[in-house]
Amino acid sequence: MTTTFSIGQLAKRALVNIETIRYYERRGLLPEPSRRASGYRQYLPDAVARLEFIRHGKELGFTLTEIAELLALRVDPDTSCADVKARADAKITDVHNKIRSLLRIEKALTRLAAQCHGQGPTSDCPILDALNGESLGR
Amino acid sequence: MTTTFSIGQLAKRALVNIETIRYYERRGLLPEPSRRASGYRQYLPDAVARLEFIRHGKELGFTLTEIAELLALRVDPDTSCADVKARADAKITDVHNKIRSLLRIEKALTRLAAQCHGQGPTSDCPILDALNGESLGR
DNA sequence: CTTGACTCTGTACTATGGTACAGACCTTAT
DNA sequence: ATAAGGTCTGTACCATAGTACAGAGTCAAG
Repeated sequence: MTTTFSIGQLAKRALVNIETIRYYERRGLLPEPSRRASGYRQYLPDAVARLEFIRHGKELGFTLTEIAELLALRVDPDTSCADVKARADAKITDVHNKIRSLLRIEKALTRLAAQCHGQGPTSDCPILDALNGESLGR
Repeated sequence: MTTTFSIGQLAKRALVNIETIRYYERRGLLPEPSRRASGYRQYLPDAVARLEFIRHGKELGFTLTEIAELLALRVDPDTSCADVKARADAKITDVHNKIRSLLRIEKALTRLAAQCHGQGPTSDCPILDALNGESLGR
């Protein structure tokens, strides 16, 4: 006989909220589990692995939608490893652009903060002046 | 006599959506303008500057809530430039942490993508293996 | 004076990733 | 048998930054 879990037990094992599990099911990230006569969800141990897959994907910056796609790829016999790699590469570009944008912001903010002596009234504040002014972050 | 703008004219000048202007007003980022007898909003030229302030703040990574706070600081005679600087410094820390987190993600993704030859079925894919596996992004 | 463009309010909807109920039903331990 | 705790569905709500639209009223040009 195979061990099965209630949703609460699965939540504990996978360190996920119960509501999150049902949410993932609605989003199609978790397959609909079998049910007991009472209607209670009954999970097999592999559900834990599935939730970990999702968590790992999130740690890598994939959205839930993208994770769902990766899960679908994994199952589809017509897709190859190249499809997965293409998605990873796209995500790398994505992350890269976000980093560049944040670096630009960091630079502009640091420059402004350095100009501010941190004294006097707000009317003399170079940071507020800059927000009022023309060009930022160039 | 002072020049006044309709909401549509303001939107054009500030390169902002009309709906966005009304949204900012609801959020308290724009003061409620005077109205014509018909109820039409009537803006003074400084509204353009205010919208630019908001745009610059967004470019620096501030949320609308934070921008509202900066605007409030600017007006409050009891606050000093130091208050503004503190907010800028907090935002710098904030942006810094986001960058570090994204760099970690980028590194992990790049490592995975490098391991993937991009050929064969998904069952052999090292990226999917990693998503199934234990530790990521360490 | 009519027509088209503009504006008004209020509400609903978008995406993202969940969280928080209510009210009913089920399970488990004592 | 009963009480406590778990689970069910469905819906509403959180933050974020808007966008979309209906139905009514207004403005300006010809």
